[in-house]
Amino acid sequence: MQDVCKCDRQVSKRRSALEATIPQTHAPRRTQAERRAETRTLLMGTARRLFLEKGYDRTGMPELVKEAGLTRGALYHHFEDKEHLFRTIAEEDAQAIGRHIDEKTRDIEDPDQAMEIGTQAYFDAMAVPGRATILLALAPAVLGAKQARALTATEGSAELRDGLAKAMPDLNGSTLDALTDVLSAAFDRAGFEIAQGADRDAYTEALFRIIGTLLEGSAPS
Amino acid sequence: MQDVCKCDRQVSKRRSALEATIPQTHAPRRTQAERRAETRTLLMGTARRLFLEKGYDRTGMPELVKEAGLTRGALYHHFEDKEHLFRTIAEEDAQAIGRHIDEKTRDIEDPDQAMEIGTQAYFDAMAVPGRATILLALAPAVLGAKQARALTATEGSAELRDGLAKAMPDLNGSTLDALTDVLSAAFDRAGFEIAQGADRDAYTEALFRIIGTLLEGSAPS
DNA sequence: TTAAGATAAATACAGTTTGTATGTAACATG
DNA sequence: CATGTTACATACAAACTGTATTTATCTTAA
Repeated sequence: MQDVCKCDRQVSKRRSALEATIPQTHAPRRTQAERRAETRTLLMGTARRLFLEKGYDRTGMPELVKEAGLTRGALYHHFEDKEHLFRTIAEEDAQAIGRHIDEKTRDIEDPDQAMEIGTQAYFDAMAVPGRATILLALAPAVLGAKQARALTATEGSAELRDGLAKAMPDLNGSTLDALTDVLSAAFDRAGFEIAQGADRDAYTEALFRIIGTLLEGSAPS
Repeated sequence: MQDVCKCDRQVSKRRSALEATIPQTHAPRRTQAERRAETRTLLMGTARRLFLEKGYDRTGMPELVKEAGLTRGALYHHFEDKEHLFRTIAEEDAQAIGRHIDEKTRDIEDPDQAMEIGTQAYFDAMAVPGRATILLALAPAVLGAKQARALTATEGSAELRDGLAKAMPDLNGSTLDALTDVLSAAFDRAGFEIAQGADRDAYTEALFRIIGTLLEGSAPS
C-alpha cells in the first residue's frame, strides 16, 4: 500500500514496461531514432487503449504515463497536448485504412470488382480493434466533425461518385455530392457495426442492394 | 483587472443573469418549482452553448457557472456530474425531435406521404442550432456510440423498416435490419449536413432516390 | 576518444478542474 | 411561526494540465 503519491517521481527503473524481464545488462545503447520510435509507440499504444477503455475525457495523462512506465515529461516532449496525442493516433488509423484499401484494389481493372473488393478491404481495415470507435465515435467530438470527416474521406468515395455519375447522368452536381455523402455515411455505419460484431454479410448485402438498384434502376448505359 | 480568483466566491448578486436589469425590489418570492426550473434552464442553456462553442472536454464547470452567474454548488445540486449534465441536454434535444416528427406525421394516412413529411420534419428538428452537433458529433464520444444511438433511434426507422419489408419480401431479417440501419445513418448524415448549411433539396432528393429505387426496383407489389 | 551540441526524458512548479462535504438561505407545511 | 425540506454557496482535498528547468542519453566532429 505504498502507491498513493501525487508527484511525478519515477522509481529509476528505466525502460520498464518493455523490458522488465531482461536482467538489465549494462547499457542497451539504442539510437535516438529507436528511442524516439519506441517511446512514441508505447505512449500511443497505451493512450489508444485507455481512450477506448475509458473514453477521451476520462483518460488522464498521469494515469497514462504511469501505465506506460514513463513520466509526463516524455509525453509532453513527444506531443504538444492531449488533443495532439489523440489526433496523431487517429491519423495513423485513418492512413492505415487508406493504405490497406489501396493495396487491395491497386491492380483491379473492373470498376464493379474494385467496388466489391474495396468495400471488403474497408470493412477489414475498419474492424481492426478500436479503429472504428476512434475514427467514428471519438474523433468527431475531439477534433470536430469536419476534421474527423477529412481524416476518413477516402478516395474510394470519389470513385463511388464517378460510378454514380455515369449511371445517373441526369443528376445535377450537388445532388450527386449529397448522394455520395449519404452513401459514405452508410458505409461508415456498416463498417462501425461490423467492427462491433454485427453480421458482415447482412451489411454487405444491404449496401450492395442500395448501390446495385441505384446503378441499374436509373439510367443503364 | 480584478478577475483572477481561484475561489468560488460569489459577489452576492443573486438572480443576476436573468434579472440584472430589474432594480431589485425586495424579495421576488419564487416557488421552489420555479426556482428549480429557472436554474436548471439557465445551467443547461449555458452549458449547451459552451459545449458547442468549445467542445465537451474543453468546457470547464467553473467557467460555465461563472457565465451563468451561479456557483458550482448549484450545478452539482442539479446534476451529478458533467456527464449527467450533458446527457440531460442531449436527451432533451432527442425528445424534442421525436415530438416534432410525431406532431407533423400524426394525422397522415398515406405511408409515402408520411415518409416525405416525416423526413422534412426530421430535417427541421435536427436543424435547430446545435442539435446536430450535440446528438451526432458529441454524444457518441461522451455517452458512447450505443447510448447515443439509442437516444436518436426514432420510431421513424421502424416505419422505414416496415416499408422496406413490404417492398422487398425476399430479404431476410438481418439484411433488412442492416438496410434500415445504414439508411438511418444516411438520414443522420443528411440531417447533420443540412443543419450545417448544406443544400437541403439536394440531400432530400438524394435520400429519396435511394429509397425510391429500392422500393420500386425490387419487388413491386 | 572525447568534448560540445542536440535530443530524450525526468523532475519541479503554478494554476485549474473535479467532486464532495459542509454550511446557509429560501421556500413549504403543519 | 416552528420545523422540515429544498436550493444554493462556501470550503476543501485530490487530481489534472501545461510549462519551465534539470538531468541523462545519444551524435558528431576534431
